[in-house]
Amino acid sequence: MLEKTTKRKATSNLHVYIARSIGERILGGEFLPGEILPNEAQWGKAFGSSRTAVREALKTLTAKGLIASRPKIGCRVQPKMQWNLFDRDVLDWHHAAADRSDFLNSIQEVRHMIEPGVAELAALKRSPAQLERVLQAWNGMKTAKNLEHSVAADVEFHEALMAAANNALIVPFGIIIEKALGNLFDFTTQRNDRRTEALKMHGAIVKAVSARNGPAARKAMTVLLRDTDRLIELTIKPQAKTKAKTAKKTIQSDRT
Amino acid sequence: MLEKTTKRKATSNLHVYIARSIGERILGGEFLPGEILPNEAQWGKAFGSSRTAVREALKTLTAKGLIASRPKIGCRVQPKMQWNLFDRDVLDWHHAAADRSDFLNSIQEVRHMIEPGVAELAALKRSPAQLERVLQAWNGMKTAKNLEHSVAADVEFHEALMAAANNALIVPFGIIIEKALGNLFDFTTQRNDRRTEALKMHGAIVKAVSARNGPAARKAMTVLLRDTDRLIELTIKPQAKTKAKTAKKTIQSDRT
DNA sequence: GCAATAAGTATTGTATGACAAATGCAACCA
DNA sequence: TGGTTGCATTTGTCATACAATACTTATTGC
Repeated sequence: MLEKTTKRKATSNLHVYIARSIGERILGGEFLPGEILPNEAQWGKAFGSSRTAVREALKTLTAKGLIASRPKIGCRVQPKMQWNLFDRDVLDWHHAAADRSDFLNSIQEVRHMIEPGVAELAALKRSPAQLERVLQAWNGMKTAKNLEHSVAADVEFHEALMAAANNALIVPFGIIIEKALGNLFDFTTQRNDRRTEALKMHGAIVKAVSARNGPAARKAMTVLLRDTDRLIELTIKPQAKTKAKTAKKTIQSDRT
Repeated sequence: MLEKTTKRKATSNLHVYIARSIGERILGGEFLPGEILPNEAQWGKAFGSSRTAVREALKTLTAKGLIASRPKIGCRVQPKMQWNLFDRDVLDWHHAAADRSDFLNSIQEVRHMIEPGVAELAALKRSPAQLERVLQAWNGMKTAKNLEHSVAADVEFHEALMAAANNALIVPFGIIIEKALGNLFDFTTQRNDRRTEALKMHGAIVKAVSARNGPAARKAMTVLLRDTDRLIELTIKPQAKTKAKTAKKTIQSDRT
């Protein structure tokens, strides 16, 4: 009676499960853009489910830009350009399929573009409450008892900063941060000396945002990102070399 | 027989129509985050449709992060943080509802973060074919016969540049560019002297990308963006002042 | 023989009705 | 009073039927 929240996760709903199954296969490259999927009846047979459940799953995939359907034709995989890569599910499915080292690289490139600007905006436009949230996240990093807590607080720090930038279009990047730090979490075993270093760099950002010093915030964030780059260089690349027998293809380019 | 592609747009499918209707009402603030929507049967009656169609529409909204559903409870509007603002449909619905001047402002902030970096990456990592696409888009801008063609070519230019950056996570920003230029298109009547100016600035980007000169590309893009800022300042703000009796609220902040 | 047109057919789109599963709420019992 | 049990409501799933669409093929007129 007390593991109410523990197990749940694997299945939830049938149509969610079906959507994930098909989604992962599309992201994994089993069905290429332009190709036509099996029809609804066939999927139903494959999953031992009704057409209804399959259709709801396919509607989910359609909403995320992975497929498009037309009567008599069937469901065709959309060009990658249409895929909603800022969707949590799509990123998860991608994560299950793609070369993670390349992906992490793409993420860092985007972070370098976005986050210094975010820090600057946050410094200039933050409200007191928003600053408070950033501060609390920083405290969370300081008092974290294990790696998991530490990563969670780190994610919260960056998301709080994004919220403080007061720009609705920035918010979706939180997902990217989550994925980036989650990936790092998988690869690396964080050492203690690195943690105090990271803490200091985050502190510099807090200070600049608190002082409403835009340029300083931007600079501090850049320093932090460069450090993350170094960390990736050190811990990921060697591993990637040894175990990179997986698919060499990446998603990039999309000139479908 | 020859207006095959013209009309289509208004209705398409029933569940698409329903999704759009409900989506616009959510984005318009009629149903706030945390609130519970009418149940499926009620929607069905409201639209004169079956529960099936309603459910598929709701699955679409769920996939875009607007709502979440649970048995016995119903469909509850998600916190704005969850909304998929990089989704074409969501942006359209938002566009139909929100204060466009503020929105354009958010877009420009993000463009300032992303596009200089994109230009630099494109200069460094472009393939010959990708450069060719950028070039063709530029030619399209030069030879455009009317404002519509000109805007289309402009959008294509920026999207080609993003593709040339060879980073999958950049692609979704094409949507943002489309919205930005579409908005400008609605507001301003482009004059000829401005067009030659814009053409020159785009030309500078082409030149830098062609020469694989990253810093120059970054700089040229920054110049272009600053010019767009000025254009917005001049043409939007005055209009906004006169007609801004619409809702003053914006999406920002999301501390739901 | 060839082209335009019509019929056929496979697939998605929509409707209906039924039952299962989850879960908040209230009534009920100890 | 406090825990438990049952009830009611809403989403989740199923089965079946028919409509709409658009590709394929056959047919018909020239």
